Amino acid sequence: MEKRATIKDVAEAAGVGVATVSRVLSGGSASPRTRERVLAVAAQLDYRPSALGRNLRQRRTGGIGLLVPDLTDTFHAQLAEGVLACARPAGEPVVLGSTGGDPEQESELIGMLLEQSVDRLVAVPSGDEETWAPAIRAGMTVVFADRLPAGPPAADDDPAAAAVDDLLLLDGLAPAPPPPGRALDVPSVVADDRAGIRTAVRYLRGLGHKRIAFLGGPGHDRRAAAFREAVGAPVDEELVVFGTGSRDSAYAAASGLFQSRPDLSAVVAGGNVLGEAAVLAARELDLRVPRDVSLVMYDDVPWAELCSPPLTVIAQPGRDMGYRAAELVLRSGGRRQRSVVLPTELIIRGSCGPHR
Amino acid sequence: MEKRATIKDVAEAAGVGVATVSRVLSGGSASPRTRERVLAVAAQLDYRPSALGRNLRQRRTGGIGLLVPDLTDTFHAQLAEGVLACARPAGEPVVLGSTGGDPEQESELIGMLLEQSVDRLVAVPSGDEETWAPAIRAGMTVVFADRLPAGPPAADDDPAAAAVDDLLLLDGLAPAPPPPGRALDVPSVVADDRAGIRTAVRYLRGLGHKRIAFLGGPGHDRRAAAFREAVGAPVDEELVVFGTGSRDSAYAAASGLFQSRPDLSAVVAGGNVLGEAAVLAARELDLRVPRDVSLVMYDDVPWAELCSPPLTVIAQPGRDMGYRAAELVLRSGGRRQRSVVLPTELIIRGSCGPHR
DNA sequence: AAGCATGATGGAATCGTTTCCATGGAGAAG
DNA sequence: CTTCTCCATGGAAACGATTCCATCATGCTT
Repeated sequence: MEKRATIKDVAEAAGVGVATVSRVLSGGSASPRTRERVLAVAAQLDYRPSALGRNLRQRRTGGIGLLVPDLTDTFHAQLAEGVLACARPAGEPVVLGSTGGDPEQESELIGMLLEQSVDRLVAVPSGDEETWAPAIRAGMTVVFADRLPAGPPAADDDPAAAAVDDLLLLDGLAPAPPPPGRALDVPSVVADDRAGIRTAVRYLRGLGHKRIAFLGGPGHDRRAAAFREAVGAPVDEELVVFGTGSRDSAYAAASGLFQSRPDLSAVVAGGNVLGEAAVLAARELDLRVPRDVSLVMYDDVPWAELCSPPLTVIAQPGRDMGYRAAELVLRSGGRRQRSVVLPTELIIRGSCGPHR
Repeated sequence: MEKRATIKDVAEAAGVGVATVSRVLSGGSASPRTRERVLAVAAQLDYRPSALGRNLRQRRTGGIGLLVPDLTDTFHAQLAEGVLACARPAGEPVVLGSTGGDPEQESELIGMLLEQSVDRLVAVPSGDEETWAPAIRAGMTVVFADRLPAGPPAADDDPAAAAVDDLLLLDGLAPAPPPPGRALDVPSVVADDRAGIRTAVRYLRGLGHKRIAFLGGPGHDRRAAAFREAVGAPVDEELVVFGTGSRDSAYAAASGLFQSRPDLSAVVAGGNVLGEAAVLAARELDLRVPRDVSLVMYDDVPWAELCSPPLTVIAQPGRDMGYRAAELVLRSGGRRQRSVVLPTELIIRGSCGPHR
C-alpha cells in the first residue's frame, strides 16, 4: 500500500530537475550521462508516470471508448475483441459501455465519456444522427463500426421521403443508404451488407425459393434495404419484420413471422441474435430446417456450426472490423480518415435446402 | 469543436469564486440565492466537471477495471454485462481488458490500469497469485469473479505438494481449493462449482455412466478438483484432460480424449468453449450425442438450446456474478468484503442419455 | 451596545505531469 | 581572444478540479 513514486521523487533522487526527468522518459534530448542516471533511478524506484497528471496537462485522456449495444451478441463480442487487440499493443486503455440498444443510454454513456475526456470512440451506434451530434460537436474522434446511425428522424409522416423510397424500389434500386457520414462526416468500418445480402438472396433464389423473408433487429436498416433491393419489386412488406433488440422480442418477431406467413419458405436473419430466435421459433412451431424452411443468418459465430443442421451464414469479419475501426480512430491525428467496407462471405453449411 | 467550459468560466459568469461553484456542484453548503445562480449559469454554459481535474486532485481515477480472458466466451460476455449493469447507474466508467488467458498479458494490463490509477478491479484471473501480488500491494481493491488465481507456482517438481494432492485424492476428498484469498486476501464471487459438478456427476451416474471424463480449460482447476471428488477414488487421470484456452486447443483436447478413450460414455465440459469443442469433436468422430456419448456443459448460454439435442448444462448466473462482483468492488470503502458463492443449477435438456 | 458564534464566501495550495523559457557552459568560427 | 551558436538543464507556469483556511457579514446573547 506504499504510495507510488512521483516524477519529483525521481528528480530528487537523481539530482536533476523534473523537466529533465520528463524529457528523458518521453524521449526528449538529454545527455547520455543524465539519461542513464535518470533511467537507473526510475527503474530502481519502480517509477511509473501517472496518467492522471499527464492527461490533465494534455487536456485529454488517452484511451479509446467503445460502445456496443450488447456484449452477449457474439458478433459484438468479436468486434470488441478486435478493438482490444488493436488498443493493447498501443498501450491504450479501452473504456467500455453497453447501451442495450437504447439511444437514451447511449446518450448518457457518451456524456460520461465526454466527462472523462475520452476523445476517441469506436461505436456500434443505436441512436440516430441527433444522438451523435453532441459527441461530434464536442470534438470527439468517432468511428462507427458495423452500422451507421439512422438519418434524422425521417418521420413516418414524411410523404416525400416515402415516395422517393417507393420510386427507387420500383426501379429495383436500393434507397440510397445513408451516405456514410454525410450529415455527420464520421468515418466508419462496415461490412458490405449489400453484397452479402444479395449473395444470400441469389443463393436462396437458386434453390427455388420465392417467398423469402427478412428478420431484422435494430440497426439492420441497411441490410433490410439491401434485402429489398435484392428481392426486387414488388417487395412484400409483410415479409420484412423487425425485433427490437432483446432476445425475447427477436423470438416474438420470428414466431410471429412464421405464423402469419406460413407460405414463406426461406428466412434471412439480419444478425446472430435473430438467427438464434429463428431457429428456436421454427423448432417450437415444428418447422424443420431446412426441410420446411431455409435459413441464412448474418454473422458467422462459433456456435453456428453446432446447430443441426449447421447454419449457412453470411460471414462478416467481426474481429477485423473492430481492429480496423480502432486503427482508424487511433491513427486519425485530427485528419479525416476514409471509411472502410469489408467483404462478406456466404458460408454454405446445412440450413438451406431446395424449395419444395 | 468549441472547448468545454471550466469551473473558472462558471465562477466568472456567475460572479462567484471557484470554490463556491465546486461546493454547489458537489452538494456543499451555499446560500439558496447563489446556489440557484450557479446552477443556472452552469446549465446555460453546459458545464460538465472534468473528471481529469477531479481525479488528479483526489489521486484516484474513478471507474473500475474489468479483466477477462476472452469476450467471445459467452460466459465472460455475460459476466461483463453484469459488471456494466452495475457500474452504469453508478456513473462509473469501466476499463476493459482481455487477457487471452495469458498471465503475461494479464500482468501488463494490470500495469496499465495501475498507470491509469484505476484502483478498483473485477477480474477473471488467468495468472497465479504471484501475478496478482503487485496489484494488491499497490493498494488496488480487487474482486475475483468466476475463479481464483492458482496458488503459488506449485511447481511440478514439488514432490511434497504432489504427494499431498495424492493423499487427498485417495481419501476421496478434493485437494483443498485455494482458500479464497488466503495468501492474497481478496474477496471473490464464484459459483458453487463443487455442488454443480457433483450434481452433474450424480446425474450421469444415475443414468448408468461409469466412465465419465472431465474436459477443462485454464482456470477450471477447482472444477476439476470437484470432479475428482465427485467421482471418488480411484480417479482415472486419463479421463481428466485440459485444453489451453484457444478454441483449437479445446477441440484438440476433446478430440484426443474421445480417440484415446473410446470407452468413455459421458463428458463433463468445464466451460462453454469446451462444450462447444466437445460437440464438434464428437460429430467429427461420428459419435452421436447422447446415444454414443452423454454431455454436460458448464455454463448456460443462449446457444445451448440451439444444439440438437439441446445441451444439458450446469447453469451459473454469469450476469449476476458480474453484478455482484462490481457491487463488492464499488461498495468496499476500504473495508474487507465477504466473498460470495452463487448457486448453480443443473438444467436437463437433451444431451444426456442412459449408458448403453 | 459590545462581543461572539455561525455560516457563506473566495483565495490559494495541491495533485503529477508536460512544456515554455531563461540560463549557463562549451565548442566553433572569426 | 572574442563572439556566436547550440544544447543540456532546471525553474515555473499551466491543466481543472477539490479543499483548507482566513475573512467577512449577520444575527444573537449578555
